[in-house]
Amino acid sequence: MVQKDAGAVAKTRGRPRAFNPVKALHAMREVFWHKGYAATSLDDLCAAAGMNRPSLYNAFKEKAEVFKAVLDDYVAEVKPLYEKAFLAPVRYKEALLLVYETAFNIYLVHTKGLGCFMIGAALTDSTRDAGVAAMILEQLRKMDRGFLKLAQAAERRGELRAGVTPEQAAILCASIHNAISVRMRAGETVDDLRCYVKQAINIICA
Amino acid sequence: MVQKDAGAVAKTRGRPRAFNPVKALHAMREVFWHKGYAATSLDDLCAAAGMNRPSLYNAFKEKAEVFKAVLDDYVAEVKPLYEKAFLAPVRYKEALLLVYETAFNIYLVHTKGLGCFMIGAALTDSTRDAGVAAMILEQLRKMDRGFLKLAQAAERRGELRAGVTPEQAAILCASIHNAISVRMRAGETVDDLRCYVKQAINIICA
DNA sequence: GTCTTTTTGTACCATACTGCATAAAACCCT
DNA sequence: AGGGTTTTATGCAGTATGGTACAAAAAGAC
Repeated sequence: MVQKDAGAVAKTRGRPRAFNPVKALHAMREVFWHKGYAATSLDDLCAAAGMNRPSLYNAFKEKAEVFKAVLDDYVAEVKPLYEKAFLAPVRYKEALLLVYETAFNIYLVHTKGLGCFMIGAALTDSTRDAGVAAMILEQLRKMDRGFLKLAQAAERRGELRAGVTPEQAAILCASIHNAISVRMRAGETVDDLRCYVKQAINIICA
Repeated sequence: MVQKDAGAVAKTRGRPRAFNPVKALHAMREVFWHKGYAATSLDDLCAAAGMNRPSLYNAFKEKAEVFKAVLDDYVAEVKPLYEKAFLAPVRYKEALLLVYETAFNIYLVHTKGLGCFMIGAALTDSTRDAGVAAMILEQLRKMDRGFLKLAQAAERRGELRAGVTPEQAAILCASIHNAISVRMRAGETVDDLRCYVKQAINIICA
């Protein structure tokens, strides 16, 4: 173990990789995001990642593995963004706006609204890959929990509409979050969706 | 114009079709629903419809046309079911439950929850087919209007929670409807979603 | 310098897919 | 019965796709 820069890659034995693993994952993510899992070919992925098929098979094993790696990468990137919004020291209403604005920012890929990566690219094909379905459900649940914690904190501060439980508020917030993905991918504009979100928020916190 | 049974097909000139157009559309719908647009091949469709490729090319023109025919057929079948629920002479709460129960029934295909056909099979690929995207948006809007009318009627009868406008209520209802599709396809059980729906409804009408 | 390890690039194979050509079949009309 | 019309069935050609074999290349280890 030679001492090196902390950030440096551990010295490997063979020929060094010609491609940048991080950039490759990002490039492949965009292809999947635009075309969906099934419509994306390995050639598409290779072209986007700037590597040839054997390298792709060496780094991953098969298409499904590539996709899971991309999905993991997406989750890892998006998670802290949502967490930041969820933990912002602002009132409930503003926090919710912040969460949805975070979603809008994530869902806009090169000025094109594609919705959540999982819902847009993987949901359809989740019927045939139990692993992917499980990943989607897990992330949905995580968002649900985030919205629930937010609502519970709001309740403690008396910011919830009278007679509304945190559980109910959280379910609505999560539903809106899902609906945004669907509608954005179907072509609804961000401006329209912003109005949509504001209306919805007003029903939760008066 | 020879007088015949009212329901009979108009007498055509050549060899009669061996396949039942209605059954074929339904069978192909299921394939699309399970596998999604992109992952469904023409052979899959032929096998399901019980016809061979030239017949399929004769009846439709290409895969996209088949899909649009299937989508039209789906909409035509589903529309009256939702309308019936929307126009049922019951209280707001029960009407909403009825609408969502209608959705559950539609979305359960052979005991497997696949969500809305459009969201499950077409949404992903709507990025590359403007026609499909337009059809999805149109149907979303129709559901939105249905929920809005329902909420307006509820307001007139004083069944809306105080301080909630019909527009706000309608947006939440539509979001829940979208969320159900997403979650069902991701693997959530109908029982869980029923709880989800009940909780959500309670926030709209106290 | 030589050996070992890992990646790269070219080429390849088997399969699946789209789309069509062609001939036989089934029906109506006269 | 014969001609006209439309559908069916078989089969084929060109291409795309998923996946792999193999030799050359680039690095570290000794």
